[in-house]
Amino acid sequence: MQSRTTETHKVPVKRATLAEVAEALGVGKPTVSRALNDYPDISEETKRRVREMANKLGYVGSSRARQLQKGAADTIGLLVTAASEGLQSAYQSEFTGALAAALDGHGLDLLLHAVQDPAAEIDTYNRLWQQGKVDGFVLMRTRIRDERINFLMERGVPFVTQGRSDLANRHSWIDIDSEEAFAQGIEFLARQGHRRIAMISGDPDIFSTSLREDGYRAGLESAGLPYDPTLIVPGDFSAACGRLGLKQLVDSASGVTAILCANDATAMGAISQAHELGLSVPEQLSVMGYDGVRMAEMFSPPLTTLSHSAAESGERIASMIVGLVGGDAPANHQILLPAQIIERRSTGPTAKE
Amino acid sequence: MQSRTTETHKVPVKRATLAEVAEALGVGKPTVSRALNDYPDISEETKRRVREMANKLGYVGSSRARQLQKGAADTIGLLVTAASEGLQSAYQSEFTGALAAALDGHGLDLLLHAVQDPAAEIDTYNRLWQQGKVDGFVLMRTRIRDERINFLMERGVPFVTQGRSDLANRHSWIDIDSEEAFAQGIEFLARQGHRRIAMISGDPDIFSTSLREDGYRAGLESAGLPYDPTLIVPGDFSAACGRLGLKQLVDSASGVTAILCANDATAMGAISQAHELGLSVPEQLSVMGYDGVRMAEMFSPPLTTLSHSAAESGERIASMIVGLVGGDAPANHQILLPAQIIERRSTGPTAKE
DNA sequence: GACAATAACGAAATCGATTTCGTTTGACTC
DNA sequence: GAGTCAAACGAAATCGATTTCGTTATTGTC
Repeated sequence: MQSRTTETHKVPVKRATLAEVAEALGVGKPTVSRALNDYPDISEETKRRVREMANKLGYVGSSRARQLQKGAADTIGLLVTAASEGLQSAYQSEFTGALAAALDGHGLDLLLHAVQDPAAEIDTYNRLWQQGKVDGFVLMRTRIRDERINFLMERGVPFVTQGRSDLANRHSWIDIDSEEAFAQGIEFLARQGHRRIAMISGDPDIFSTSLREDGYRAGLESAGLPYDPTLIVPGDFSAACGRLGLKQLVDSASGVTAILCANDATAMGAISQAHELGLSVPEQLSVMGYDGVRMAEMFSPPLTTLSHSAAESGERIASMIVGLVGGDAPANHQILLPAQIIERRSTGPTAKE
Repeated sequence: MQSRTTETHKVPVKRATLAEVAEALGVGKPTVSRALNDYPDISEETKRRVREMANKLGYVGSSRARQLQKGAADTIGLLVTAASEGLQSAYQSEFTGALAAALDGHGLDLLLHAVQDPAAEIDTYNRLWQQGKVDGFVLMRTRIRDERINFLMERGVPFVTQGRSDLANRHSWIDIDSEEAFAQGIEFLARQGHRRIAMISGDPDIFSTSLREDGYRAGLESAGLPYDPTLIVPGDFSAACGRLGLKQLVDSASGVTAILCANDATAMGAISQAHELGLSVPEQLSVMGYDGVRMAEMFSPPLTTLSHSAAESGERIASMIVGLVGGDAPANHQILLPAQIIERRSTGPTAKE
């Protein structure tokens, strides 16, 4: 049984090494290294010759060797939990793509790791760091009393969280001002005449969930509407919860005419369920999402949502992590970005019966 | 201006090295290395002691050093093109998550890179390989005359494509039998009484697009329906093209009652547009997708689709790439997986007028 | 013209784990 | 008891780039 490389398959081209470039030029290795890295103590003429030869030989330095010597991996780690089935959430995947693109701009690569067993999560952070495969991490979906944050802070590992935490004043983060956004969302709905506005909330373990709920309450207050705790139904950011939540609200005959959802996926689930129950959106029920994922625009009806840019978040985070790895103090890198309402067609005044 | 690590931020804990473990134990470095790697020429007793001490010191070998010595990075590269805005496509992100999870099972990490400038794509493959940051690649969305494939094959770089190519017999790939799937999709629609069935196709540069169109034609034929070339409208797998495509079909008064889309995103776009034009789905128009992304279930109406498992593809690919990196011949790893119809509510017999 | 300063470059050490090639120790054979 | 053999372990080389610390020319100064 033949299972080795076949003839038709060319032998791997040997990668050129620095020593080979040096020898071909009749100079020392340090000269080549310094020339390529543009050190000042190498003459322009030599630099030119070195670059030429390196080019000719197709030399691309081994990052392994460089990493070993310099102690940097030029790679940032991002762990996603398989519990949410990897990159399930549209926002998460948009953000991930944006982050990868932004990191590239800084010469960094992104190491993506799917955590299967939640119990092994910390171990994975530890391993990737100890092994030296990454220089730092980006954490998505910060949780209440997030042990990852404690763990990384204790070890002085550079990291940026997407979302604040209990310890927000002591680490780097970027976040959307979801509190303000949700308040505005409610005011927006109130201006359209809605008086009974519900919220299908997110995973209670996620730090941002409570901020969104705070915003919901603040919005009610500034709109002069009473707060009814039964109008907040719990969820977990999934579309499935949107369906469940909506059904629950309808079944309880709460008189709700508008729903603000913790995110777009939940909103889409809610609308889908509404349709199934024979409710038309927005004539009988307005639904608003949060995140502004691309898919929201293509939904039926196109989703009104509190939008923020994954691309901008990605870029900001990339800059932040670069700074941190370079030695900046975490507290110097904290950014709060606004969201804005994008009005589409899933919201509107309730049609008169 | 203070921008260095502050006092409140603990000094990085030094990572333990193999030499330290060896010294703590009063044995040589090779002994520790071999003990940890379970070589037979180390006594059980010594192995136990070494493991104990390694554990106690929190030793996790530096993968940088190991990589340099062993020549393997234990990392697989995946490049996504920013043209499609990173992980825009729901299927791509599901697949990516699944792949990351599956690779983890084999002790491999996933390096995700967003390609900004298409012209720099090959350079990036080259760099990652030459630098030794990855042991191989997974290619998504294979294109017609895909230069990436030529490039990698010439250099003997291990890679697996998701989707066949012109050179399919010479490299490793996994693919869904989309030709068969589309044929079945058409037959399914025909059985529901549809006679004028259109297709909103995918990006013509993508290899699989023509297979899907072949399947469309084959389906028509076996259903005894005539083939009308004007009923295939071009697209690019995006939801936006679904909208455009549908508008075009409706405007041309083609008499179409059902549409099979190149993928789910396109189908969702098409449905969204249909609703905007006042067409109800499926009463006036049936729409079917392909891929079976999770979101399809939550769409309104829930999407009938030709589904296949991203998780299975991910796992199969992970095994394949492990084999290839281990020296298997590419031709020994080629897998064709079936798709299956998931009937939901975006399709049905056309309602009588 | 002697001496200091600068520019330009190289030999060797370094990063940390693995591998090669011995060496030592003890058991076993005859 | 000499000789053989295997088991168990270590010293040193290795992977490839970077860095440290010189060393050699060259220029400039008085």
